[in-house]
Amino acid sequence: MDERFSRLRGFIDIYGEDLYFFNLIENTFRKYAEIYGFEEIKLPILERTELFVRGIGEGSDIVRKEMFSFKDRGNRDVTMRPEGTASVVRAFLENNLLNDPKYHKLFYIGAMFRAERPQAGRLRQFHQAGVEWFGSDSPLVDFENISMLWYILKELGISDKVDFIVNSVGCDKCTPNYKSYLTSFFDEHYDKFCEDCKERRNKNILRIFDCKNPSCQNTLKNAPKIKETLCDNCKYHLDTLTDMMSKDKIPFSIEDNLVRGLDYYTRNVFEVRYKGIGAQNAIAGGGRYNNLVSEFGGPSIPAFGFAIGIERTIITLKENIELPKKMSVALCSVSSKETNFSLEIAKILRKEKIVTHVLSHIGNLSKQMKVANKLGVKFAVIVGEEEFREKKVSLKDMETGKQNTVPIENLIDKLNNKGLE
RNA sequence: GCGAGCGUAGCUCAAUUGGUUAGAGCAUUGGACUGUGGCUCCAAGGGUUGCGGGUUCGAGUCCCGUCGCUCGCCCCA
Repeated sequence: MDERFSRLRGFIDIYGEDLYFFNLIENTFRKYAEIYGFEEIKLPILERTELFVRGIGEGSDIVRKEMFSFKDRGNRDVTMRPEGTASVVRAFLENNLLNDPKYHKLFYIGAMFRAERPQAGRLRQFHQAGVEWFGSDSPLVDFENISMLWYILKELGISDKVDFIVNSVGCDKCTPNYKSYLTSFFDEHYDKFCEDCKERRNKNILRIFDCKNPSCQNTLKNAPKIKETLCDNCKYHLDTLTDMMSKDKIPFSIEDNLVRGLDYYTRNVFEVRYKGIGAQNAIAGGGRYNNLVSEFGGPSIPAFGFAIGIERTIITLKENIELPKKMSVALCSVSSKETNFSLEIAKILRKEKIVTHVLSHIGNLSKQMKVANKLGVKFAVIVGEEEFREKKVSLKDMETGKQNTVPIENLIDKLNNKGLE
C-alpha cells in the first residue's frame, strides 16, 4: 500500500480477537450499568476547548500538552474530547437533568483522544466506558460505583488478576492544610529532590508522590501522610467506603501516594491496576468530584464517577481468557447442480441462528474443505448428487473427522446435540 | 516534549571481519488428489533490504540525515 495513506500514529484498526473482547467489555459494562440504574448518554466528540480547560484543570498535563485542539471553520476553539466527565457534567447542566432524578446516574461509552507518544497500553484514540453519579455526597455512592466495577471485572473473569487501590485526596477544608505541611516538608529536604519534583512543588505538590526517582521516594517515606491530616468528614468517607468494600469481600489496598492527575477530584479516589500491561497499568480509575458542577456554573452538587480503559482491559483479557469457539457450519457442494439445494439448507441453518458459510462458489470440493478448515468451522455440510436425490446431507465434524449422512429434517437436532457416531 | 532500541518477502527471522545472483520456515497459488480439510511430497509467485545521501573496487552490513515502529520517561485509562 502507498504509505501516504497509512493510518496516523496512535490510531488503530480494531478487528478479530481484539474486537471480540472490545464488544464483550462494552456489552458487559452496559449490562451492569443498566442493572445499577444508570442511563446511557451519547456525547459529542468535539467540544469547546474551554470546557476541558476549566473541567480538567489548566495546570493538568492533559490540558497543557495532550489535547487535539484546533480552530474550526468558524474560528472557534474546539477540542476532541480527552475524557468523558467534563462533557457529562456539561450535558447534565445544559439539559437541566437535575430536575429529573432518572438522569442523575449516567453512563457513556466512546472514543477519547490524547496527543501523547504511543506506547504499550497507550494510544492517541482510545475508548472509555464510564459512569457519573450526581447529587449525593454519601460514601454509599462511592461504594456502589466501585462494587459495580468489581462485578463487571468478575464477570469478565479478571477480578482476581487486578488490584484495587483506594485513597482520599481530601476536600477544600483539609487539602490546603496538607499541601502546606507537605510544602514545608519539601523545603526542609529541598536538595534531596530531583528537578522534576522541584517543579511539581510549585505546580501541584501532590504529584511528587508519582515520582519514580528512588531517592525522591526514599525521602518521601518520612513525608506527612495525607491520611493523618484528613478532616473528620473525609476520614469518615474513606473509612465507610473501605468498610463496605471489606464487608463485600472486594480486595483492595490503601495507597497514600495515589493521586489523580485530573484536578477535579475530591475525597475518595481509586484505581484498578493490572500488572501485565507494562508501564501503563491502570485499567480503570475514578473518584469523587464535589466541586466540578459548580465550577461550570451550576449549583453545588456532589458527584462520583469512574471510567474503564477499554484497550487496556482488552490486553488484560487476551492474556487471561480463551476465545470461545462459536457454532458454525460450512456448506460445501460437489458440483454447481447442488447450489440451489445448498442454499435451501443455508436458509434452514440461518433460521436457527447458526453461522453459515456457503462455499459453493469456491472451486472443487477439496478446495471448499480447505477453506472450511481455514475458517475454523465446527462442521462441514456436504451435498452432492446422492444427497440431493435422497434429501439428505453429509455432516462432517471438522475436529474429529467423523462423517454421517443425515436427513435434512434431523440436521438441526444433530448440530445442537453436536454428536456424531 | 525527552531518552533508548529496531526497520531485510504478507508474517517470523537468516545472510562469516563489507565480497558472486539477498536465503529459509510459515502463509499464498498450482499440482500429486475431478466426492473430502488438517499430515506428506513437488513446483511457482512474491524484494528498489523504510527513504535519501556519503565512504568504498564493492554496502543489507559502516557513517550522516530523514521517516516509521517499539519500549521507557512525563502523564493517564
